[in-house]
Amino acid sequence: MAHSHSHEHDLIDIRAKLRGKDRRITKPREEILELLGKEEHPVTAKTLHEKLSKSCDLVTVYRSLKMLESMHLVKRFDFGDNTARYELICPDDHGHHHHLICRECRTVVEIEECFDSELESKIAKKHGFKNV
Amino acid sequence: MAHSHSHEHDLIDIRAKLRGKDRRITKPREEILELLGKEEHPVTAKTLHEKLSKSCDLVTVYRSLKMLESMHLVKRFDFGDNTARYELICPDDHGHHHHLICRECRTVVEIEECFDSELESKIAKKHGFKNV
DNA sequence: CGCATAATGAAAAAGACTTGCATCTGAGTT
DNA sequence: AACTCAGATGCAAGTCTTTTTCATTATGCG
Repeated sequence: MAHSHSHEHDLIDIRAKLRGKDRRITKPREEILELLGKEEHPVTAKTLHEKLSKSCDLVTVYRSLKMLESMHLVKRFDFGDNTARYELICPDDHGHHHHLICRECRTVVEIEECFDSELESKIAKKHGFKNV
Repeated sequence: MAHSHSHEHDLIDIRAKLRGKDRRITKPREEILELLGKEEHPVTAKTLHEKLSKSCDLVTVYRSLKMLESMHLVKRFDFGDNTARYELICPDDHGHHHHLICRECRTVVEIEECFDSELESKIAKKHGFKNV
């Protein structure tokens, strides 16, 4: 199955990336990555911890997410409710995508359309940012 | 002076809007609006409170900002540091604009360019959102 | 296997924001 | 100008998310 194959491949990539930066592959981290891979939308540390059926401390979830974010393996979102949400970065989505969040109920809709990347580069260059 | 004139005009509008919804114009609110009007970038409640030279309680700043947001007089931003930032909504900016935030130092750059509003409408329509 | 160092858990702390409640005040009414 | 009352405020305490400290455990290289 193409999907599970690419998924495996992703995990191998992730392991390599972690090892390259002196980061260890621990059970909590594996489970977090696996769970994130199944999520449709960005999830909070708390939700993740609950789904992990408490196999590790909530603090570890926070620490792992932060670390994974710094490794650019995970992306952090703020939806306006004072709670960070995280999403796995897939190498095969074209770098990024956008969300629409309902102001009332915080429902999330993922957008396949992409803002003009030319505009993004232009803005980045103009202000001295690297376009990541 | 054109600038101060439009500023005055804004304040009159704001007063009318508040009165219309049974909201009172109090000293803390006046000061908050005045300060917000001078800010270049979105500011936190805490920063605002410090600049207010403690003329009111921090709680009042939180409550005021929340209220002003619900009245669409102020816009809330999340820059990824678990702290809400607020900006005065000016009737003369064309509805909205965007920010670039440095991931390291949280420096903010305001963008004059605007994402294609046609794309925005398209997305909104497709997902059943009203394009506000 | 052994060791250096990264990761974890538990508890406590830090920080942003909210809530309860008594008191005060804006602003419409008389 | 005084009256009235709903809305606003201050203070204290509470909630919730995230971070820090530190002692303990465990990964992964040699």
